[in-house]
Amino acid sequence: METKSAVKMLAALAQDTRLAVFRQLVEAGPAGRAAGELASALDCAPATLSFHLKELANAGLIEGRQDGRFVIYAANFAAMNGLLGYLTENCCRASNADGCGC
Amino acid sequence: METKSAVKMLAALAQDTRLAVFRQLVEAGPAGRAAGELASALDCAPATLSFHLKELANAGLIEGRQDGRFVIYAANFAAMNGLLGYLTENCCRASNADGCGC
DNA sequence: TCCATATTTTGACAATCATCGAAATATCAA
DNA sequence: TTGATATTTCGATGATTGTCAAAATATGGA
Repeated sequence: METKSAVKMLAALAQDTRLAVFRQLVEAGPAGRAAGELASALDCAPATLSFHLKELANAGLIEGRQDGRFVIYAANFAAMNGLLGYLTENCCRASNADGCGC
Repeated sequence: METKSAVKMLAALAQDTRLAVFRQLVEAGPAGRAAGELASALDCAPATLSFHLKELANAGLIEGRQDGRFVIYAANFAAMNGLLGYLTENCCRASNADGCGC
């Protein structure tokens, strides 16, 4: 993963509501959850949630699919693993030499 | 780690210059690097860099120590591991059931 | 002490972000 | 087709962020 993508993903996760959304979607697994469900679960105005979903989708961390009247969003686990890999690789390297165990 | 700290750390890393600073400090290891060195290495105005260092320190990701006229900053590897742990724990759980391997 | 070097703080500014009502768009059901 | 529900886009607004020159602070050396 390139640094540019990593920054984008970090920025997407660096916000209370968006991190909460992502956690909900991780919890939901591949089945995902509808935008409206997320909005009420997180007590967030639909327009606001839509903004955050767009941000997460734009970073590649989630994906939406139309399902009838609903739009179901699901976490992109591969992308998240990519981010964890980037952080472990680039932001944790020296620590191995010091036994931090990461 | 609490979500609040995680968001703070993510926000600290979600910026080009700050991520670059942190990577430099990971590279430097426990010995760390002086603020001025970082500023010239990253081609960043001292005042701007100071702002970013403060942000990273405030998130707990780095620590500064006075060394004569210099201030040496070093990465806080434990904090970074904490963040990785949080992300793995809270943002990657369901993926295990699907064999993503994280 | 006085000067030079290193860093931080202050203050100002443009740019980006988060929020949400209202309007627009999409889909289904009758 | 019409009406109801789900979601997104638009537009406006206040808040936060990133930048840096200038001034302030801190330390060491002469």
